[in-house]
Amino acid sequence: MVVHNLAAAAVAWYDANARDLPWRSPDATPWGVLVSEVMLQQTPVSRVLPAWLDWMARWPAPAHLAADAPGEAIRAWGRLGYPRRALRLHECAVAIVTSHGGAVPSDVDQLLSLPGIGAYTARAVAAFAYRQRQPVVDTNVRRFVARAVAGAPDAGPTTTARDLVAVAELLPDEPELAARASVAFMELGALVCTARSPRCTDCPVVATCEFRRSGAVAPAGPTRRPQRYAGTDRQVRGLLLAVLRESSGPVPRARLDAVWSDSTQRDRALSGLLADGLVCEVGQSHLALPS
DNA sequence: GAGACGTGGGC
DNA sequence: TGCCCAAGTCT
Repeated sequence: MVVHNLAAAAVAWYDANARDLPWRSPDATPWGVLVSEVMLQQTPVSRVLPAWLDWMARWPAPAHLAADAPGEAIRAWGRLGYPRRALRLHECAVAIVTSHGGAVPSDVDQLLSLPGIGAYTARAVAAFAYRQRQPVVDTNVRRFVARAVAGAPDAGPTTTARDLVAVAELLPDEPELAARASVAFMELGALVCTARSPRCTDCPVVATCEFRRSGAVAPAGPTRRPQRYAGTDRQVRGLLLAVLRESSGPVPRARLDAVWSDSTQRDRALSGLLADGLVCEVGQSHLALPS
């Protein structure tokens, strides 16, 4: 069956071409895998690498992070982006300690109940840390499967239940081999079957690729609406949080006022940060990261 | 289900 | 130079 060959070819290619990333090491713990997966949500490997090494050296197990202040997690997050992930990782550590005896759960449903862990990350942890047979569906896998199997130029905009079923059908029965196939599909999507300029000449499944067979060669157009940033609340939130991150203690409001002149937008951004728990009020006149 | 949510690098 | 993007999650 073509399906079987796809996984086998991907695994063989992976064994010869995969990047050597520390969270893929046999020494990596489930906690290390979980941290890497959260950091990698919408953030490139090159920027995650140093942050992950620092994070794991400081908080090698969930209990270490849970015992520290959430603000420290936000500070250590640095400029990875989407700092709510740092807060959720801290909440995750607390939940793991209080509800799971300090060990990252291996059950997908239990993983799904943790803050910041969704359909992708839960299955990624189950597959990569616990070597389970689970459909691990991220944007790379959806794109690879859309092209190689469905013959489409690109995947749809969001993950659906159908994607999970489709990917599950591609996985070998044996769990360890299935886990290897899962990471191989991701790596193939990240390095070869890329969004804009797929390197089909380097692809191990080019011979059976439906997109190729259909004669389509041109890379697909953008699948996402362009995301503006300059001038948005997101930029203002980022500027405000950067000030707090780089300060060791509470900061006077006046210093935050200086980063953005439009007070209406600045107040809205700050209110959002407070509502999200990323920032806390200290007295009437100071702000700080949560303690 | 559309939209919010950061950031820096590549073309 | 800007625009597009990179292993998603939550509301």
